[in-house]
Amino acid sequence: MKRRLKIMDAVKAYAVEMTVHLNGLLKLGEVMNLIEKPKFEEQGDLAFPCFTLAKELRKAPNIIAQELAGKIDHPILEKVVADGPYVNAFLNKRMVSKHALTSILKDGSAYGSINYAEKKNITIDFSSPNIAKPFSMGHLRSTVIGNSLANIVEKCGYQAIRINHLGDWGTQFGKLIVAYKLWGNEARVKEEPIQELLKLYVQFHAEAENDSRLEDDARAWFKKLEDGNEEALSLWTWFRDESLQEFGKIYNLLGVHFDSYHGEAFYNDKMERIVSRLEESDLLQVSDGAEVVDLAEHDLAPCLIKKSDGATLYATRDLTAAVYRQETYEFERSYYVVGHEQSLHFEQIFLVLQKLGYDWAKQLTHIPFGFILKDGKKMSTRKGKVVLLEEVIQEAIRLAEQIIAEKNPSLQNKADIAEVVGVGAIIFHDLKNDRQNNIEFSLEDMLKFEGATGPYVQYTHARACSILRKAEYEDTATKGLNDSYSWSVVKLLMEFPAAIERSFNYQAPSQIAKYLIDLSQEFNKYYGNIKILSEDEELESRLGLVKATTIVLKEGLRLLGVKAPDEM
RNA sequence: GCGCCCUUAGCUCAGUAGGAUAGAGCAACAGCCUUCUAAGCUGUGGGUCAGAGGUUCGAAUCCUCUAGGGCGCGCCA
Repeated sequence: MKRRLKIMDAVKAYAVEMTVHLNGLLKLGEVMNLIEKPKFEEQGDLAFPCFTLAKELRKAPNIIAQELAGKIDHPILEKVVADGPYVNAFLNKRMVSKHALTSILKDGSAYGSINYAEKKNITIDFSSPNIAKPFSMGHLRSTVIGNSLANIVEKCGYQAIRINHLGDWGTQFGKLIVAYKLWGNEARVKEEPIQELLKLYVQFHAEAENDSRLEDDARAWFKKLEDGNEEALSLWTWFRDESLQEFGKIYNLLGVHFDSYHGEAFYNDKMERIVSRLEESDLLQVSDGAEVVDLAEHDLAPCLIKKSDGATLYATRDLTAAVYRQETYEFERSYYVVGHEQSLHFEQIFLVLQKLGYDWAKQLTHIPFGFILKDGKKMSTRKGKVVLLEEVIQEAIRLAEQIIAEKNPSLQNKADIAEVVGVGAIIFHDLKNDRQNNIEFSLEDMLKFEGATGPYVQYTHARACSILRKAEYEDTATKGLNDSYSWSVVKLLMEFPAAIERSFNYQAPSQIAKYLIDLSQEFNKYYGNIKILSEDEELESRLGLVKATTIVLKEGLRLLGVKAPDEM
């Protein structure tokens, strides 16, 4: 598997040397693109495959490799050998590690930053829970993925605008009002707002199966709400306030903040504009009493703009929100971190905006993610089949407390560290795999603190910090290192910027999570095999390596939204 | 029925411009704490990359088909 290295200086030196001896067969850029990382450590640090040359020269690739290997020579290359069809180069460890470590120590947490755009805005619509419904595991995914993407985008030079597009409008409120008026109790709602409102919501759906009038009542109440009915409005405000308070607790625990809480209700008085624009552009059609935009030419179902009773829909609000965001933030890009099941919806929205002639419609990106499944199926709020996030988080914190009591009883501020570790485990568990995968809900997996987990990375960081404390390390000088254990770590440290770039390009926090696992593993091997704190002439350099590792681990975790305690 | 996504070790998953011997973690088994935090490290076993064709010097990766699973498909969001 070809993997581009970020050891640019070394790659370039190798490529220049190579190009000189190719007599114009390939250009420097082409050679640099061909250079890859050997599959196995023993095979060296850089590999140049000779397959393409074999065609041109009509010679076997291994022969070409042998001829080339004998000619290449450069001080940064320790040795160059032909290995089958590849010309493999071994870098001068001391020279390269000195250079790499010095630059990481100098940059500190800014290491790996990329300046793609001078603070241009990227709006990120994420989390977006529904008012009066519990914060479910599904919303956790949107929340942690969106938060991490915001961090990554900022690392790459953009300004992230974090938008919580609250689900605070829609027919569900009609349902809720009906249910509350029939079976609700003010005191109980005040005591446990979300739980109680969920109960009402579930009861509504259970009863509505036998009594179809309930659905009609719900639609009628939602229409009243949209028309500004006082009773409806005051219930809505109350439900919304209670819910926001509950969500605030969770955002605090997760360390997530937003620049805007403009939810769907915010767009109520702004939708007329887009509807008239659609009319003016002759895009609206009446179909069974509802107003729609036909998308048949794109082989898509029509996009519903207004219901037959004149009430608006999800799509209407999303169209309005997109326009509002472009006008307010003049975004360079706009991300929607929303589950896979809404792919069609966003396809429709984006197309309608294009039909309206908005050029920026192509800067909108839906960033879908897989579901959290329960017994192989999607969880359903309507049937009350949800796992409450807050309970899961509290469970994780309790477990972390217990482990600290066992393993590090003398630790100061145990409660704070337990929170950081417990929450870290949950966030990391969600981010470590490709966001498109469905995840079967498993409390057991989320609460693992060993192996490829958040706490494992945090632990690695804490151990490294512990060494630096013991050494009273301050200096940032390094002479470079020459052993193979440190070399593996150094090479990974050099790949951090590439991992950030991948995570940005594919909107994939998992790329960083995986990188951090690799780095932790390599550092722990180093830790296990090399006595770092022994008094010799390489002590400073080893400490430089340890320090550089803490910088990268901490910064990498930060990009995921996970804290890295110095002790645990 | 149509559309999108998925299938890699017992389990959870990497493998993102096609390249060398398909890798981690968990679980199982065997080791390593009088020395830097054992939430760690070392070793062993474990594979028809869902199946069948095709393209290519070369396919887990690209194309076609088949099987199995998930999701979506007008007045919910």
